[in-house]
This record gives sequence, C-alpha cells and structure tokens, in this order.
Amino acid sequence: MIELSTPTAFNFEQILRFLSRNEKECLHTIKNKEIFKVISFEYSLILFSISYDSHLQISIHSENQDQKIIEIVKNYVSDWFDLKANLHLFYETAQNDKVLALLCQKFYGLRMIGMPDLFESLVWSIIGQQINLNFAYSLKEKLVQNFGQKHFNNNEAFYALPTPERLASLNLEDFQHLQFSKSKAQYILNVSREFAEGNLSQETLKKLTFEEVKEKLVKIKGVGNWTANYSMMKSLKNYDAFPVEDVGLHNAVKTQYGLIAKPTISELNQMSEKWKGWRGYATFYLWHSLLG
DNA sequence: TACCAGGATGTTG
DNA sequence: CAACATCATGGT
Repeated sequence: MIELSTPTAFNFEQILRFLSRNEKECLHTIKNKEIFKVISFEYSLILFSISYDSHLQISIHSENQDQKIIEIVKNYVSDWFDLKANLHLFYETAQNDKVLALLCQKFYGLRMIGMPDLFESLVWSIIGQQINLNFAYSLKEKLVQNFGQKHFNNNEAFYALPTPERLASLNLEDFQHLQFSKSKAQYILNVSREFAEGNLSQETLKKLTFEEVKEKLVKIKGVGNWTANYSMMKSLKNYDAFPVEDVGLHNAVKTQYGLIAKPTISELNQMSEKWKGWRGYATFYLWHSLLG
C-alpha cells in the first residue's frame, strides 16, 4: 500500500461523484469507493486502485512493483487529481463572482479531474464534438473495447485507451462501423498520426507558451478552439484555458446565473473576465454543477 | 417531427 | 468577415 498525502483543500467524495458521472465510462472503474485504473508504460500495463482514508491509498495490482512503477503511478494520481494546484488562489479569484463563490463553497476541495495523457483528452474531446454525452460515451466504449489495451485481473477486464499507433493503423471504415461520422473518424486519425509520427508530444509542448501550444493544436484538422482549450485545461494544467463554445458550460451558466436564455459567446467572454487566471477551473466547477 | 447534443470545417454572400 | 450547410446518430 502506497500513501499519498493530500493538500488542505481536498475532497475525495467530489472526485468520486465526478468520476461516477456516466455508467458507460470504460477507462476507470469504481467499486466500493475504490477507483481502478489501467495505464500503459513502456509497452506494459499497470493496474492500480485508489481509495481514501485521511490519505490517498494506492494499491498496485500488477506484478511489477518496482520503485520506478510506484513513482509513475504516484505522479499519475497527483496529475489526475491535480494535487499540486493552490486552490485557495482560485477561491480568492472566485470572490469576484457571487455565483462562482457559492459553487466553490458547495464543492470545496474539488480539484480539476484531469487527463494526464494529452492523447486521451484530444481523442475524447473529438469524440464529444457536436453529440450528446451519452452517445459520446458509447462511442468511446466501442473504440476502447475494439482497439484498446486489455488487462485481466482475477478474470475481470480493465481497459486502457488504444495507443496512437493502433488508431493510426486503422482506416475510416473501421471507425464508421462503430458509428463514428466520417469527419470524426478523420479527425481522430489526424491526431493519432501526429502522435504516432512523433510530431506532437506532451514533452515538446511543455516548453511552449500558452498561445504557441494552442496554435500548434489548432493546426491539426479537427481540433478547433474548444478542443484545444479542453485539452489544455484537462491535460496541460492551463487553469485559464477557456472552452467558451462548450454547450455544457452554456447550460450550467444559464442555470446557475438564472438567465432566461443561454449566454452568447461574447457574453460568456465578458463575464469570464472575473475568473481571469482560473477560467478553466471556473468552467470545471460549472460543469460539476450539472451533476445536480 | 423538428431540434438539440461538451464543434469543426468548408462554402457563400 | 459573418452566416450557413454539413456531418451521423440518439434522445426528447
């Protein structure tokens, strides 16, 4: 058992709530408040689980439990649950906005549940373009079950996302059989090739500025402003990345602020000035409010 | 039945 | 440069 200490503002129940938001989620499993997840590392798969009892408690269920593997898993969890962010700075900013301040009070300790893997956030956000979330989850499930990496533990299957190389080896028809639209399939192929051919990696993006990263992402056909910002907030810890076109955000703002109609893009850009520096976090809290 | 879903792109006016 | 059509399918 590995222990990982948590920062002051930390709420595991909210993490569970967020991670349980859809039953079709196939890239992690939750049993008895314990979260199971498979990640791939150097061509092998690592299955681990996380529970909480005054500390985060991590168990690795794969055979290899080298110190190196332990570090990989600890870093993954730290990234996934955003343990390093100073939430108090966000809460301070939120005081400029009564509605957001109330959400911060309600969800105190909720950290942005990220996607440590940039490829995953890009694929997932492309899947989610223009379709309802339920359908998006079932598309992801088909993609993962057909082409993903499977890890068995006590006769139970756990899945990891298909590798960029695997997806890049497919053709349009493979996706269309799974009910992907032709354009969605092409977009995912484009991203997969970028990664498989080494033109794009999390490492290289680290050295670039916010605008340079966005520019590089948007250059990929199929990645627009929404997708780029989504990935930047979920995978690259750009807490100010703002997916202003997001329909879920529009709905949340309409409800939370008691508007008659959904806000326009320019209205949202205007009101988000109050969240400056933390617009991604504000978006995440507003999304969380949709869970009811 | 028409319209909307955690958009992006290409074309038109 | 803004407005529109298109994509594919599921839900309401």
